[in-house]
Amino acid sequence: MRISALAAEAGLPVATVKFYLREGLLHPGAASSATQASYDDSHVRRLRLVRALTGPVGLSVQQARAVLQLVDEPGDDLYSTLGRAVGALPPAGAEAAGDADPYPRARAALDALGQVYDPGFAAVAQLEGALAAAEDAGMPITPERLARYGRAAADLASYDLERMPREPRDAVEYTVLGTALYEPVLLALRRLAHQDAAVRRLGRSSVG
Amino acid sequence: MRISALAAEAGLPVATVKFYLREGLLHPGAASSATQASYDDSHVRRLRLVRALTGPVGLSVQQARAVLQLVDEPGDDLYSTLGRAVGALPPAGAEAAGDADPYPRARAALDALGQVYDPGFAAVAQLEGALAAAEDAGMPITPERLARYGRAAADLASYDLERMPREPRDAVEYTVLGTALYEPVLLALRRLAHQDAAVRRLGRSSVG
DNA sequence: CATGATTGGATAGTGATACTCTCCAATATT
DNA sequence: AATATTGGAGAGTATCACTATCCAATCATG
Repeated sequence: MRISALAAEAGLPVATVKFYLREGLLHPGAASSATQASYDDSHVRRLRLVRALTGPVGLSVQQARAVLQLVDEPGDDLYSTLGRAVGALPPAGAEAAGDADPYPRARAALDALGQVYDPGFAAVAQLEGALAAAEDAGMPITPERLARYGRAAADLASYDLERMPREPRDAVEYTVLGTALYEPVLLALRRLAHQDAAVRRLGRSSVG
Repeated sequence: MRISALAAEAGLPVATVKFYLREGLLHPGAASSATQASYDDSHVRRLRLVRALTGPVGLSVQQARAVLQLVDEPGDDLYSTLGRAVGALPPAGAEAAGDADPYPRARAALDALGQVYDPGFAAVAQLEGALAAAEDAGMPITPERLARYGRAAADLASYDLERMPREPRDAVEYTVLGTALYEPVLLALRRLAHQDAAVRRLGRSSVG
């Protein structure tokens, strides 16, 4: 399969496929001569994955590369690989400013939820940023709501964890892609559930 | 309060404040002369809100403007205003291609969850796109997982709905900002819950 | 084997986005 | 009166994700 066939298969312009090759998102084909390389199914699958990550998931090319690298070569330390993998996903967390208690809101939240607080984990910074943003916007999250959201998140996490593959390589792929790909699903479901609840509660006619 | 004081208060360059004025994200100050206008607390609050939306929430200036307009002047049809408001938030949904069953995955998912299916609602397209992306990437969502996620989303929605203000204007603000600002919180909590569950299940030492 | 198409590779260009800078004459401040 | 600041408009900048153009080296075809 030459590059034009690959591009056609993936529904992308050849120029874009070349771009992904250059950017290291797609592994090179097997070079058969100075001006020829052959591509296979693995390239088609990879392109689909790249499009999924850069499209609906909303990763930048840089972020997608970081994620794919971790999936391709997970370290032998599963915990830190998972941490780095999730850290590679947006949104970026707030920078830790001072050294003393850099993430006060996140720490308080996790304490209240009875969860481990590890300031080195990227999602802590994300949580801090999200809580601060809600405060700044004048809609702080009440402890009660936080508890509710936290419980829901823990339920889902426990479900997901039970289904995590044993093999480290597969575990990283499962976690990274599961995080990246299922988050938009969860958000869409939450929005639709709001919609559904609104219809049921208010009645379509009474508000429309 | 002149523009430089406002900028200082919000921690932004004057040029950026001018930019937001030009873009219609910030309402003009009260003009006291040809080259002077005075700004007040409402401008400070608005700037905070703008930064929250364009920062952690990740909206573009265009999207933020759309959201703010809806908050500022909600229509008299609450249902459709809420629909439009949520539609103004990213991610953008997939375009409805054919006319027959444009969102098959989303329809099936909502049927399975026993929820209303309204193809006009933006989140349906988002769900379709998210489900398709997961499939494309080779990690389709199982019906079981979908049910689990859907139940969690419904729980949260029901909680949120119970707390929705009665007054339409406040309801729109609550819903739009709640959607935009609380989503990042939920995602961060889910990631942290994964982390926490991993530590508890695997034990930090056994994987690190 | 001649000839036109395609390839990998490199460089440059494009359009969108979110600021950021510069300028200006008209005030404000001192 | 001298200096600083303002609102407003226009242009400039940096980044991003492609997209287009070139080129010499093959390939495919008659």
